[in-house]
Amino acid sequence: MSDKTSSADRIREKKKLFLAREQKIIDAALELFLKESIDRVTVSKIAAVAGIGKGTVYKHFLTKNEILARIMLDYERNITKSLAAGIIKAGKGDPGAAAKGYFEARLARPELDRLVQQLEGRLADAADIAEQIDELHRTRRSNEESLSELMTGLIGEGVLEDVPPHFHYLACWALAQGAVELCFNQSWNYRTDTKELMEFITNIGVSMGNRGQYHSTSSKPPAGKNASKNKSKK
Amino acid sequence: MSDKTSSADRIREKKKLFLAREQKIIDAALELFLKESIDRVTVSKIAAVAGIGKGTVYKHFLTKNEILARIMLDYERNITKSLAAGIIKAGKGDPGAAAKGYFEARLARPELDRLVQQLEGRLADAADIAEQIDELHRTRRSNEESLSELMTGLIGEGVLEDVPPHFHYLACWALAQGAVELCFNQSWNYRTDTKELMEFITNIGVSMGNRGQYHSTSSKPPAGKNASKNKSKK
Amino acid sequence: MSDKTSSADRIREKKKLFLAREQKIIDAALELFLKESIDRVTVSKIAAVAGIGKGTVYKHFLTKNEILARIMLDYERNITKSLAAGIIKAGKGDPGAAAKGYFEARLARPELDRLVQQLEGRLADAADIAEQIDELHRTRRSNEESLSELMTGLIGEGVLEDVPPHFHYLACWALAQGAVELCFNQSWNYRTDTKELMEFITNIGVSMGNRGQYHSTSSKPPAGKNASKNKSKK
Amino acid sequence: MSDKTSSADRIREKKKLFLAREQKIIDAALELFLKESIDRVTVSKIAAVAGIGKGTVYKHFLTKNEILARIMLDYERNITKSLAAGIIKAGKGDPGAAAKGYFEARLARPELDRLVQQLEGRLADAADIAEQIDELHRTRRSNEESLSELMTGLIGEGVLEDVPPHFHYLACWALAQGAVELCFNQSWNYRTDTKELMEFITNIGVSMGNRGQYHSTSSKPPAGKNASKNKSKK
DNA sequence: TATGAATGAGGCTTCATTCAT
DNA sequence: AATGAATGAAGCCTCATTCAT
Repeated sequence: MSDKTSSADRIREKKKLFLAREQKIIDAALELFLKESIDRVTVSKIAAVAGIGKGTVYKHFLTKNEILARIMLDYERNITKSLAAGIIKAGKGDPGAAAKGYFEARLARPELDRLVQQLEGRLADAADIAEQIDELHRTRRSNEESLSELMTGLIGEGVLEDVPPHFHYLACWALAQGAVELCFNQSWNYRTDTKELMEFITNIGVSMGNRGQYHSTSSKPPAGKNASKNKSKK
Repeated sequence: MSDKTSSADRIREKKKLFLAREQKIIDAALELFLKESIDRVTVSKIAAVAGIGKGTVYKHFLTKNEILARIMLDYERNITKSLAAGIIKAGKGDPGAAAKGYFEARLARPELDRLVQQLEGRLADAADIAEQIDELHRTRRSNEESLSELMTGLIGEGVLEDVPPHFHYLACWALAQGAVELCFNQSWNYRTDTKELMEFITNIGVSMGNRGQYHSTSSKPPAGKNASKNKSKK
Repeated sequence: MSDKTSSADRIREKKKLFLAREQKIIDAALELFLKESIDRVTVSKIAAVAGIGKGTVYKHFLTKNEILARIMLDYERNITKSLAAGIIKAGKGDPGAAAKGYFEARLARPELDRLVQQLEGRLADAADIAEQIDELHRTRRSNEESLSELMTGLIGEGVLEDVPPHFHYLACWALAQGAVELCFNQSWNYRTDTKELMEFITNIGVSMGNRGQYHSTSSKPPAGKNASKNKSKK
Repeated sequence: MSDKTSSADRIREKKKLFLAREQKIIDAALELFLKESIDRVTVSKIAAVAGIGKGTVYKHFLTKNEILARIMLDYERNITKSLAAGIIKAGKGDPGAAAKGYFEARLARPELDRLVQQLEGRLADAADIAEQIDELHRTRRSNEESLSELMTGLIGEGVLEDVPPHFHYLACWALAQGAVELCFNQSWNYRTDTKELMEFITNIGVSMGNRGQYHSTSSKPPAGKNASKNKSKK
């Protein structure tokens, strides 16, 4: 019996090691992607950084593109999680929570977000990984229904403007997308107040499409915020 | 004398032809870039579409990257023009004109805008064309001063929130950036109401950062809107 | 004692299992070779089809080429057996029996024969398995003496033309070789009468080099045929 | 005018050089193929032997396989020519001329014939060059009609056995195929009388399928031979 | 001056073989 | 003894750039 157990243990151990190495590849790829231009990252370099042989990479990924696809999917799933949490929160009376959660997730590691943006642009029509790209889209679209519902509710409550519900979250997506790009664009990023700028933009994202609301700069608006807003209107 | 004249004419003629061919190269490159994946566009193809020899391309551009840089610069200069017109208009009492002009210019040919975005991402650290990239940044920054002034003015008038002036135009830039991406992202573009969506976003862009203003969907805001704006200004 | 017995039994058992597995590898390799292009058959695939680990394959064969060599040798030994039977028959008064047996053996599974032909072409100068290739040649040559004798006899009887005896069996070998290729060559195999064609060719093989004999199409020559043969011999 | 002429001349010159280089590649490939095992011939080596850069090869051939296909097609066209000549001759009263011409063409450079055989085996299902392979088959089949006609005629005259006409030329093809293999097979080619053997086989090829004819070793059968043949028919 | 053939560095991928468990 | 993850040599192919005509 101990034999059997140890054998099963060994197998489990091996699998764990295998997965660990997979993660090592991903990490190495990420490290390289974030350090240098995407198309200067080669499989050889990834393997070297991961500390393994080039051939080993292909035990984990069928093609180079699959590594990239994996990075994208991992990232998107993570975003989805944050968004889901935000949607739940929004359902509990904090209408901006969805957008806020979404923005914060995407701006948490903007360099990673941007990388994924760029990867998506390049891999849009890669024949291999067509399936993974599809999953990416499915992952995104799976959020749409709940977002639509949420937006519809907020429109009904008069919080949001009465436009097709997807206008709201797509505008939000767009702003997040651009905000990330803003962080790294050489034309602008000589500034040092990026953090505040991102908060400003997040707030725009949170309140964009709202009916007759004040915009606010503070990232954590006090409960009394709406009241004070209304007051300031007078 | 007639000889001299015709010689000068010939030279002028030649220059014209030379420039025309240069444009042909740019056009060919653009045509290809918009048709297929960026990294499947080769110098050979560009020359073929332009109807000239590959070697000739190198009489006009030192490297392939210079062609791309040129496309970017041409585009940015065009944007700058629209923005300048908007700024002037804004100075004449239409505070949203700058943002509006900017958005409309970038969304006029979103596919081209996106192409330039992608090129910029790829060429960010190309050793050759460092100079051109620098010029791109200079072109953009040259707008900053006037934008800053404009924003400062609008902040002073209470139209815009009192945050560092560049927050306003950078947020605007970001939204435009994302809006363009939105047009082409396979996750969302199965929809058919892109035009309306872009108008919605443009309006957000126009009014984002405004103090206590209503957002509006209509691209041509009704009189009532402006009235309310004016009120809040008081 | 029972211990010893069972131990010996166990060893014998193991050996049997070992040999069975070896055959499994061969079978798997054959299956794959006959299914797809030779150079798309990898050791991994062979192991997978054989239902064992890749490493195990190397407990049975030192190199991949050894597997192929084994296939060739097994096949050649089988041919040799049929030929030997034919030679014996020929010695008992049926002069065509040797050729007939040979052709029938090779055309029994032409796809296998062709595979071996192709393998031989590829492995002709493989450094490893030089020994096995040599054995293949030895196996073939071991038939030569008896064939030579047989042919010499038939020449003496006036059945065959008076040329060096090996001319006869080598011509036979050549025709068989080509007949097999004929079965699979895409230029010709759109036809449906392969079986009849092979019989025709077999008959040519059987009677080729005969002195003044009729050729016949029927695979089982009528009694009358032999009569006429005997007559012409006179 | 002289300008135009010289320009056209230069272009023609260039084309000639280009084609010459193409032939150089083919020759280099052939040289290598005949020297070492097929799959040890790499594009790099071919380029090196041809004295050009690796990239240049790809200006002439889209893929490595295209080089091989070209070798095959060139060869097959050559065979076809010889066969055509033989068929014409056969029409003029020399019934064996077609087979004879065919055999002689294929056995003229048996090493090349064998190479083509092997290439064909390997490239049978190469996705690229599917077109070329098809042409190969078409080239072969284009001979079939005239061969069929010829055979039908000879059958009518009672020269050949009354079997489907294609039996005759396919048997011939098979024998040639095998004869070539015979020349190089390490099991047999330790002999020194290859030339005589090939003549013997050629004669078999020429007379195979004949009705009641003597086979003969001499390539130019004496007049008396036919007389004896006729006798044996009785 | 325009051309396009030539170049070769460098990318991705495959697979026979090894070896630690 | 059986396994299969790891390895890296080696192959094919692309394409920006050069340069002789």
